Amino acid sequence: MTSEKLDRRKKYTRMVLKDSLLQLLKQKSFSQVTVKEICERADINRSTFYAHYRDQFELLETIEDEIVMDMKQYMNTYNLQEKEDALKMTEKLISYFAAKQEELIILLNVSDETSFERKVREVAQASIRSEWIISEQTDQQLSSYLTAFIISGSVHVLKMWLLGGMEEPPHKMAKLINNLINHGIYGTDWEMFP
Amino acid sequence: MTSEKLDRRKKYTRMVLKDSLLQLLKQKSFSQVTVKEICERADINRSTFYAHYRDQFELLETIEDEIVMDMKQYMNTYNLQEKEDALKMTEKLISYFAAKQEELIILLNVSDETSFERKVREVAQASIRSEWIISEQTDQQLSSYLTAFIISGSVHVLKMWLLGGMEEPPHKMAKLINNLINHGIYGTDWEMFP
DNA sequence: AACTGTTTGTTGATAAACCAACACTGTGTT
DNA sequence: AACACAGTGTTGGTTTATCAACAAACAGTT
Repeated sequence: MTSEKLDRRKKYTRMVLKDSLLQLLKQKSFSQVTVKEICERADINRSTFYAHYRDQFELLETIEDEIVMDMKQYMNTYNLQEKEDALKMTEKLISYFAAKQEELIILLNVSDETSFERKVREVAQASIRSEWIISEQTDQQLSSYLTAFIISGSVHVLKMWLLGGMEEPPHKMAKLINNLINHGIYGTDWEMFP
Repeated sequence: MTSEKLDRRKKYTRMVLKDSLLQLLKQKSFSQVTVKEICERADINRSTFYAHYRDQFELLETIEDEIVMDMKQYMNTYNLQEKEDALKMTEKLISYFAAKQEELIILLNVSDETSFERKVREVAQASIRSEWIISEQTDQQLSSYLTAFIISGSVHVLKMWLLGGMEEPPHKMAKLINNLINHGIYGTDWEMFP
């Protein structure tokens, strides 16, 4: 049996365990899901579960890894076959996500945001909404994406900075974030950040 | 393991083989369906098929038997639990059929009607339609059922008579069929048929 | 602390499915 | 008639899943 050809039974077992976990995650958070439940829903013996996975964390990780590997392979294949610019590539990738919507929604909802992080995000969002004057002609949904982009980007950059020990001084970080917000990558004068 | 508790793998194998056969029967006649195809669609090894069934005929027969057994059990259970008259029982049975519509349509379509039989039916149907004056108030669909009932009944009775060696003389058969059409079972004077 | 119920993780014997291979049959083509 | 191809039915060794059972851990209740 070649390494590419997985035994049908294994293939089936893994598929139904994965699907069952995803279905359960629609109804409850990951921390509430038990191995017993997954197996009942999959109609698979518990000892079989343990033959494949150490625990439900490993099953989840496997599912996530599949997505990541799909993405990698997808991007690699795409790069090699067609010489398109970055915009088209982004479109294709988004289409791929769209195709995987049901699964991704579930997976992206698993890792719970810290309640503090959510608060930060909410405060920032309220502040932006109250202070920015948005053109009446700007599409509502688009402005929602815009603010989400800015806030998520900022929060994440701040998180990295905090977790990295705050090596850069605050004013430097402020400059960086502000420029990215206003001008994006190409509009930022990187000479400002030697 | 009690006789009631079927091994999960067996249960699964039989289910997917059954489903696969039914799906294939949606697309082609039974005579065109191969064991190889059923197994490919079910993603089950061919030797496994043969471990369960002698051939595709036995698989089909098994599916039909399940329906029949369901019907029997259904009717038995119903009879024991509630003392309703025949009309309500018929209603319940029809509801059961309705619930099994997808499967029954496929199964009832399997045994191909002979082309001759179809011709007979079509000729009779045309004749009835052209000669009978149906009240304008009669529901269209109901009159279709009526003619189908009469024709199917007649054709089947004739078939039995022919296959049985035509023991009864033609005029006797004509009388029987005619009376059944016009008066049904209770309206027929059975003294006419000693 | 003791108790109860549920879930976990593991075990070994058994059952079922898989896999590749083989010889044979039937069909269509040359 | 010979050939090629697809499908059939079978085989034996291997792999995987099942099953019931067990001891331990965990969570909630008293």
